[in-house]
Amino acid sequence: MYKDVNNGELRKGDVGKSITVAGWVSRRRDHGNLIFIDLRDRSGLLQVVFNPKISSSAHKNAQMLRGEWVIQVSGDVVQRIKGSENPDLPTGDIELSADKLVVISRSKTPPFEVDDDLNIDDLTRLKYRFIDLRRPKMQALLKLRHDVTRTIWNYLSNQGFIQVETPILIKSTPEGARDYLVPSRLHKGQFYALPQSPQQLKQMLMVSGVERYFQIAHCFRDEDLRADRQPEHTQLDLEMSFVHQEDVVNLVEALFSTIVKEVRPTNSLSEPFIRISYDEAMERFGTDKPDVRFGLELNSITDIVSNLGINVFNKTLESGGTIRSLVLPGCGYFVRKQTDELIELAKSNGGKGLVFISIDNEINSIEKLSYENYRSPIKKLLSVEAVKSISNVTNAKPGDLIVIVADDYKVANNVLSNLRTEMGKRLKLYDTSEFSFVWVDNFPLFEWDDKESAWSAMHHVFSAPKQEDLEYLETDPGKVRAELYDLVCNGHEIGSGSIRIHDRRTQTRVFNVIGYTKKDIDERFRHLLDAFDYGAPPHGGMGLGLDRLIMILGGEDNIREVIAFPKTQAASDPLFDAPSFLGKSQIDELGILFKPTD
RNA sequence: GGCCCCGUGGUGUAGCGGCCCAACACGCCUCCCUGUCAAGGAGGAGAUCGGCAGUUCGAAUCUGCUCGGGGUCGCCA
Repeated sequence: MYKDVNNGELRKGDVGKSITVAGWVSRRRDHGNLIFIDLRDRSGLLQVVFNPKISSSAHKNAQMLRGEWVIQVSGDVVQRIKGSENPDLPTGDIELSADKLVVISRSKTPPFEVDDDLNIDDLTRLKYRFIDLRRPKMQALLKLRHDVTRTIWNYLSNQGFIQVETPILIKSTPEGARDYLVPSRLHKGQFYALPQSPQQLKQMLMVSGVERYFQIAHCFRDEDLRADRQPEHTQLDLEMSFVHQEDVVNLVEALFSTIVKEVRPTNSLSEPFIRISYDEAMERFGTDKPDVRFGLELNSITDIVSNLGINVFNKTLESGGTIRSLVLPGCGYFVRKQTDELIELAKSNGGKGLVFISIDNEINSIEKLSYENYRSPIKKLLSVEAVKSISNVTNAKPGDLIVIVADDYKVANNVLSNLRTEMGKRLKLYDTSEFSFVWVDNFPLFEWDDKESAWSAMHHVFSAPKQEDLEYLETDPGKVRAELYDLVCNGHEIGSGSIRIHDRRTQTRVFNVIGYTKKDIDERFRHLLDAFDYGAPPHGGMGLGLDRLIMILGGEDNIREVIAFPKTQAASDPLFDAPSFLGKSQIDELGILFKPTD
């Protein structure tokens, strides 16, 4: 070993020891005859002092040291001179009095300093990711990620799960996201696909009798990126045989509680996890991934406003829409500019607009409301009684702003839930150190796709319909609920799972609803259906987004922060410069011909 | 594919029609300095303002296109 102790681990008790350490020069403070170096390794910083009285050659060599040089230093651990201790450093009571210095490797001046809280452009960070990752914060996130996966391995192993690796080169299936494709050399004109998830493979493993499977699996999707979406992400994939929904949910809940307690013992965790149905989530929060750390619940006020003779509302109702509202506490003072901003937000989420009622705080209760106490663009049409009843249903108080959306249920929910999330953040309505997990279940199996004019699977095609809804499969698909459950944390969907179909007949019926022909089914899913014919156990499981989980646990708001080598928004890698053009021979070998681009 | 924001020495920012062949901080280089820890002091180098085209007597500044980065809708679980 080049070092016999880690820098950050040295303490007062080590005084008197003669040691050798190694690491990167973090800072140098050259006082002429006395040179201080902050030596960094993964464990932390250690101050090294070069004193010509201790070693004139070491001191002489230390004069040329620069940032990020890799060095090896030997010397004695000594107590710092009284008054010069550094309480900000764990090693601040001691220092290394150097008597030997070896320069292992020099460094160019780095493009940016290795320091947290430095606001560097993402592109530069990614180009020099190997330096970026030296920052203590990034090291801590790498460690956090390791701790989470280790906890998963330990916990699931103890629960009888075994880890099985599944192939990365598999078959393309057209449903779901766009596949990343790999051309085959041996089968010209044919392609492999990278897995969007090991879904079908793990179901096969259940048929194989593995009973309890898990994998930290890489998943690939060739779709546009977002702050919480990378083309390549990691999921904790797990599957269990002979289980019902409760069994999977309970196991995953226990696992996630363990993870949080293990890696974030001081943060607050609400237990047991809240469980609500899809319908309730939509009704109360307008989304299937509610952040329940704060209130601001939505209300339908259709009944109250339906007979006020207000044109926008009536039109919406005639076309089957609904009137929903959200109360922003203490925002009754909002001026035109602020409400306009809310309208912009609504429009960017597909809404046509918003109606506001601002209640002033001249009164101490809604009961005392009179015509002077509220403002609204539709004030002429709103009687005191109407505002009172709206306030009562929505629980609005004096000083509040009532936001109303008239649209179809889906759009109204989308608009208000995004408004809710945004305002929850702005009004600081929640504790950022809290982890609030929610189970959402009772999802519909299908949703109607307007563009395709067809039913499509809400989650994926393998989720089992609820036993009691099987009879509606052909007659009223929209009514069929699935054995489907999502895990949500702080408003992020971090996992989703289901009890799967395990027989050919039901699976075929579901395929038929989505409009797959016999030929489609045969080409895409024969392997799975064939497997079901040879004794398939009932099974179910989940896929859980590891990157998102670690992002939340790490208090980050971008998934790139918790991935060692992430891609840019255009799915490129500035460090390796991928993707890249290929040489002619490589392409010829694959039998690929390029269309000229226009 | 749509919308929004950003691009100025190595890094982060200022400048937003002439005062700018561009300012500040950090970093970098040279010298001084024995208790600093964002060390200090003195001096110095370094950007034709992402690229192209245009408007103008004059462009970092205005316009168009383009490239790159970020956010978001669509898309995606």
